[in-house]
Amino acid sequence: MQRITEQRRVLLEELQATKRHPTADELYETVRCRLPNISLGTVYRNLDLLVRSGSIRKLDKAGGQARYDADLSEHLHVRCLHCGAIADLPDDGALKLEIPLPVIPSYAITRYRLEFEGTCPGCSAGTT
Amino acid sequence: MQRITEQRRVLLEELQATKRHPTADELYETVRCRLPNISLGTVYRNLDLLVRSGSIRKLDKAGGQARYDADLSEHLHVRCLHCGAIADLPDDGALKLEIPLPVIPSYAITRYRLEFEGTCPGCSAGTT
DNA sequence: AATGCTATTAATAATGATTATCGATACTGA
DNA sequence: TCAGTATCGATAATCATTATTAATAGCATT
Repeated sequence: MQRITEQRRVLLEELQATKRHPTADELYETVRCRLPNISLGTVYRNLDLLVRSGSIRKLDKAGGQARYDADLSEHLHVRCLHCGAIADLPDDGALKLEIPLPVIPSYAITRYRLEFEGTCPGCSAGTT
Repeated sequence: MQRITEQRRVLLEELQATKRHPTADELYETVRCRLPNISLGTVYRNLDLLVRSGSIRKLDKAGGQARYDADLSEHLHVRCLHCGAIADLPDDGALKLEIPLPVIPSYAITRYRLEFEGTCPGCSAGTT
């Protein structure tokens, strides 16, 4: 039985309250304002539970920290190659991508991962 | 000045000789047949050099081991969600995906990552 | 052939994000 | 109330990868 603990609820609230896509330890810092005694392990454990119950999405990345998103609507992301920040792509018509799943004999292809990469406004300002 | 050491040459040869997409430690095991004294650090270091010189491609994945590919032609991959193995998608016409890079004011989007996921023949056989 | 210079090596320690462990605590339902 | 279990905070362990380091090897110049 999955209880709705204070930690879990606050974590979800804080993630839902932001349009950024925070990492586990960014969330840890945020949540500590409301729950000063929460531990980082608890953050990771609850994020994982929330991902598995389908309440949030995990945007992971090799060699870096995973980021989390409470926006469950279909949308794509851009990741900044310099600072790692993730932004939502506006879903304004133009980007209605229809990617057909390839069919290969005896290989069950079930889904795909698509993510854009580039340089965010903040980082290109710094590079001037 | 970048030397062509025995280790670097053998590593590249072995990677070019396979159609699988081995991890660093799989390559380590393979290369050890020819160079028994090579160390895993050397494998990682040289793979990184080869990636940066554009001789091979790195197919990384959050929470797992990266895999490497010496096939530089444009092609897509499927990753098995169970065993982590990567296969090439046959580039037979049907899958000529044209993914336009989205345009967002002040965000320089330069490329995308696209990878398919599913269950490979070996793993779906085991699941029967 | 000897010298100096730098790239590379093998071995090993360190890193960093995440996960596991564990004893204590807090719910929950009979 | 009490047993059973989910969760907690604290901390140790994991695992892939990267950094460090002392030793070696290869090239260029004498």
